[in-house]
Amino acid sequence: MIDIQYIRDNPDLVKQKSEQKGYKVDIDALIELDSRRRKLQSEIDTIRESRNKNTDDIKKSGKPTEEQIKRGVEIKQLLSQKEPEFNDIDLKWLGLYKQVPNMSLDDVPVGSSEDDNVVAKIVGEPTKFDFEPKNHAEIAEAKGWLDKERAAKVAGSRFAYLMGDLVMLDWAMNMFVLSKLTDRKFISKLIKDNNLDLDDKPFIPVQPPAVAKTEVYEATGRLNKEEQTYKLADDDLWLNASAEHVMAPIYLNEIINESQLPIRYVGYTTAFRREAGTYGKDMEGFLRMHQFNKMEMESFTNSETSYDEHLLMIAVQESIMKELGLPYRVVKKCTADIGGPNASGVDIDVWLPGQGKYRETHTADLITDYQTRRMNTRVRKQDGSLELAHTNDATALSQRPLIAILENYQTADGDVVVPEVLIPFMGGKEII
RNA sequence: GGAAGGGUGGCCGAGUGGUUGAAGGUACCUGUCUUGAAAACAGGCGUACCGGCAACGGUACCGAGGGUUCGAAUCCCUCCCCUUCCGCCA
Repeated sequence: MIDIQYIRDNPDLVKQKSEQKGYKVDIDALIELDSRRRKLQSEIDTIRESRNKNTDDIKKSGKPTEEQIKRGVEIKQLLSQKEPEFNDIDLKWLGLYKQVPNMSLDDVPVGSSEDDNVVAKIVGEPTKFDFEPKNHAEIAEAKGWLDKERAAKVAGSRFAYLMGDLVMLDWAMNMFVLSKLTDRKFISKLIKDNNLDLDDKPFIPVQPPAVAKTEVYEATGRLNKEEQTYKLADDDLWLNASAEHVMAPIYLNEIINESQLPIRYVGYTTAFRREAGTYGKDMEGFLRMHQFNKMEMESFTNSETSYDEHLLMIAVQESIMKELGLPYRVVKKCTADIGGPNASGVDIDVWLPGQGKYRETHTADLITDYQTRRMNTRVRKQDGSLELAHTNDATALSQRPLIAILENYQTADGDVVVPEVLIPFMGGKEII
């Protein structure tokens, strides 16, 4: 949620920014409800004040008089009228309030679909082959690394058995990325190279719960019941669609001392996505699955450093792509594409020779205080004051770079050359 | 799944119907002392909402929701969570 006071003070701007994101929220109705709600609240407060006065009088005299009891009963009746009225308005108010998306930063391109995203830079050249490159599905199936037919028998479409050296390679990549993120020197260098004003604390690896309760999941602003999130039918639990969704709420209802910031985690979970509305899209291989493993950076900062933290995460992503030797581009997502909780969103797209185009492998989300306002995660500043913590999340590694390696490192014989940085994590194997 | 105990301020912890928004400790902030720090001493210190330029005032909040009562942290009901033991189990 964004600050209600901000909505009161800037209704037109909030309308405009919401529309730019493709959100239809009735801001006028929200403001109308808001003022009715406040009026009722102060009425109720006044009635309660009189109740407390009455109680106070009784306290002083010791024994209540008939008169005082009568007044108490009257007050109670009055409250029993006003309170349900307030609760009703409050519920409607909150319903609308929750729909207001985060405000995009001014440097986020305004656009109405992902076609309006802006390519910020391109690094590396699309890989050239002196043979016709295959796509990752062809390579993996020929090697016996990918079996979707049997997975379909067991779990349905968009599931897969990944096997053999592909699994080894996946784990090697995870270990490679973890070894980077937990290395203070690596973080320190990125901060210096990018002129960021940040602490060089490394990321702490986390294996979080893969599920979250409804209330908690909703607070992340990421619960998408219709299209994305799986529900566990017998429990009040949802399967995470990203470790972000179970990492961001970690400090629910807590106050973090500013001296502990930044807190940087890299959470690893299996992510689950319904992918409703994508029927027939990306059906080949394992580009778009109901289930995949992902490492996600999640950090908690104060408000001053959250933007730099966003840039750090992008720098981490780029650095990993570079070391893996993958051609990629950096895309500034437009207002329509960054998502409700985001103030800014940047994608890394990798070049896939098998498709002859760039495909998204990483996202970096600057959330500011949108999630923490609802999660009530605050920071005790050095001067003793409180502010809402800021969060950033970003992909450290999904299974899509694996696809990129198969396609960019394939040989004419159908083998795959192991990228140099991964060889130590592959038991020395140079080709698979 | 069975049994027992418990959820109070940043943290620990008193408190079983009315001067308890909450003792005490600790942490934190300020001051005295000190070359500096520590220690000691003194003072300060919850959050949210509403009103006010402000000083300040009002209301709410003792896991959540409901109830009893003139009045609830305290009594009753429902739910959630945690701890311990037993059972089952990677």
